[in-house]
Amino acid sequence: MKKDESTEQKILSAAKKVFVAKGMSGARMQDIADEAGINKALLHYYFRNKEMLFETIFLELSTDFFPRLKMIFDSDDTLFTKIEKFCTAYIDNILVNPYIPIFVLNEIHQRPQWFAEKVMKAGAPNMAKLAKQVREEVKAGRIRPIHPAQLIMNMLSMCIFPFVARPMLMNLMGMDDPIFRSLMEDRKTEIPRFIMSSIKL
Amino acid sequence: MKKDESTEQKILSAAKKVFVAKGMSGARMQDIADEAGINKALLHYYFRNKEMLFETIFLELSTDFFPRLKMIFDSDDTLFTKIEKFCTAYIDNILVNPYIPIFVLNEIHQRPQWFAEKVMKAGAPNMAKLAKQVREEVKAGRIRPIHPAQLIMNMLSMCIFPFVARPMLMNLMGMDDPIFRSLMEDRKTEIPRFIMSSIKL
DNA sequence: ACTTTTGTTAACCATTTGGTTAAACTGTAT
DNA sequence: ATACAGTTTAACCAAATGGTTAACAAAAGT
Repeated sequence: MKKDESTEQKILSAAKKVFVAKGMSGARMQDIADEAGINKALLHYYFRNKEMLFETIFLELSTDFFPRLKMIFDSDDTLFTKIEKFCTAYIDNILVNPYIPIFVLNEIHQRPQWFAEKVMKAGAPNMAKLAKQVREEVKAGRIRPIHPAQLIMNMLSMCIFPFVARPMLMNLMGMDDPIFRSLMEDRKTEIPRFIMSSIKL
Repeated sequence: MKKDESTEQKILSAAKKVFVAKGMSGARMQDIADEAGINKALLHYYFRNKEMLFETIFLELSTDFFPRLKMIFDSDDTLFTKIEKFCTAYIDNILVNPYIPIFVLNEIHQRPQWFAEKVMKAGAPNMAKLAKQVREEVKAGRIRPIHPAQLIMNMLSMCIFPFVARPMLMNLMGMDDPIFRSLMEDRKTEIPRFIMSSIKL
């Protein structure tokens, strides 16, 4: 509970923390109230119910993230530059809030329809331009033939997955927190290198 | 509800289905009973409580999966063969039950301690041999320098992540189910090619 | 045949949980 | 001072939920 924020802000911070940690179905309104240091009824005063509080948080996370993607992918940079920028920006971002991806992906999995309608249609980035860029590089013979979707999935996978699977990977390969963090720092440059090394002719 | 199975089997199938779909905290004992076509009290007759039923399912999923990994990674195959075998085997497997990864990863995230103690210590595969193999290939100059952990994470990421992020990816890149499936089929060979193309000298 | 064990159910119980209500408090304009 | 709107709380409520009980049915011993 942070003292100097407005009540609404305290609620939002608390809700974000609890939802991200326990997921929609695991989060308790009482937990959120406690975390915010307020009465439970006050939650319902600011946000009608759990669903609306959840949507607010989820939308905030999405509208925070998507524009950044958009900016990178819709720019006039070269393919390589975009890959570099995305990996650095994304990993840097996630390192500050490492549990957001698993939370978001799990909730999307829980309500794919709702996500498609309420979140996606709002401000989803358009991958078409990036895909086109890949096709052109292939056609120009500057990179080896690859389906744009495969390349994009590879990049997203390598950037995001380690955070989603963090506890499993740490156990599997015997890492502790500092090692994990250091490996993730390295990945900001390692992934672009890995990708370019794979597709460059 | 399948008619010819034993009651215990009916419960296990139903529980697996419901847990995988809704997660531990989202699953309801009543849902599982309904899905199994039995009375709710019978669940508690066979499995003392929700926690034990959950652990049974989770352990079953793990002990089903880990030995397969182990077999591949501990074999005497070359690094390249192992990569090929893993990607094919894993994707083939997951295509049959595509929602298991997000379920498993989310539950691990929810209870990392429990996972480390109860699941990992049982029959987790050992990545050391594979890592050593990578280091040797690097030293022998047959592949370009790369940290074994990074290479392994890249492979796991590219194989698993698309299933974890399936609804998001489908929305983001405008795919439908057949397209997604076909892309995943392609990945069985595309990922090994991508990796080898990246590290081969 | 009958007794004992195993399997199954309907009804019930205690707790948790999301949500409501009515009263009290706080600041501000009159 | 007082009225008033917005804010906050304690107490409460109804539904959902995990779990139990006691009675009943079906097998399995004897």
